[in-house]
Amino acid sequence: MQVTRAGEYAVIGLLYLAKQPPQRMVMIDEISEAEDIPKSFLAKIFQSLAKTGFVSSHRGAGGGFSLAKPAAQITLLQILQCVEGVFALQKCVSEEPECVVSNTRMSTCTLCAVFSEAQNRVNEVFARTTMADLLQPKSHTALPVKSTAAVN
Amino acid sequence: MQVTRAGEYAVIGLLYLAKQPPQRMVMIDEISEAEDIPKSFLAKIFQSLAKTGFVSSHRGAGGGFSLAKPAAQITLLQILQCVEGVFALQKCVSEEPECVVSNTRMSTCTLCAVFSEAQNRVNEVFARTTMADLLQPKSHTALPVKSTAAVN
DNA sequence: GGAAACAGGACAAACTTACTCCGATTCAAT
DNA sequence: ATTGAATCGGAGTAAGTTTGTCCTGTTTCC
Repeated sequence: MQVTRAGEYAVIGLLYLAKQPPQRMVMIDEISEAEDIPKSFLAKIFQSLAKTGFVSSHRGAGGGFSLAKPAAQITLLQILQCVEGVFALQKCVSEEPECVVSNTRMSTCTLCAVFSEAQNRVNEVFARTTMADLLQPKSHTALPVKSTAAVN
Repeated sequence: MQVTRAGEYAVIGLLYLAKQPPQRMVMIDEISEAEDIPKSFLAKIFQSLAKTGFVSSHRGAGGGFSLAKPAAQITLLQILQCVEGVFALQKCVSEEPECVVSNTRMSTCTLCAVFSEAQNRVNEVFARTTMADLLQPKSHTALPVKSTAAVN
């Protein structure tokens, strides 16, 4: 899969929570309006986030959501995996039983190795980026790894 | 976007051509049967490949396709960009005018930087992998990180 | 009890993927 | 010049995914 709206909204929503005073309850309505995200869709996304334990939810009057763990302990990769499912560049990388390339075309499976490596690179970037990192306005997460020049 | 069937088929089709004696004309039908790829779909994909100049096509009896440049000069990135379009992990990375994250939500655009970095990592892997590399049965492209293979 | 808020499932529109189909075009052989 | 082989290229389509909406709960606070 790729990064879809759902994943993007999840990150934005969590960042909004992270910016609040600790333990403050925030309603879906508030996030939805502040960040201009469709309310019902965001609600659905937050259900997943709550189930996985990134946020805690409270019903009833005065209820809402709050971060369930420190922003520095939530990575981009975790969020995307939670919201989007297995998150693979290509089916081959994730689905074992019915991979077209590897099963019916063993000869070309060097291709799978390349996809797999590319996938690892992406995961690496997303795994080392936390919500806390994203809150820093100007910092670049690009520094910690000696970045080879951008290819384009 | 992600790597779709079309991109996969394009690579497999080009690899098939690369394995033939130089300058031999190969019909879509042959590739389609040998690699078990739907004929009409493959034909469409090869139209793109021909237009971009990876293969040369010849109509009429005795026609078909052949590689238009050495396998070592065709990278995975070029093929995927040719067949799948701009190939971005996320819309934000490719579409300037209507990026939701960056335009309407400037505050969270650190997120764009992360997507962009992840995108660069993927491109890096795909740009240094050529058709010639994929023809090697057991070699791993994972090792020679520093040696940037002939980019163009 | 009643209002406020999330929970969760059904549903739908829009978009993308993964194709197929068919007529047009081109070329070689007869 | 005709025929048959082969690509060209645009239209169409079925299935799946994304991006939502809606409605009926259920929980909680006052």
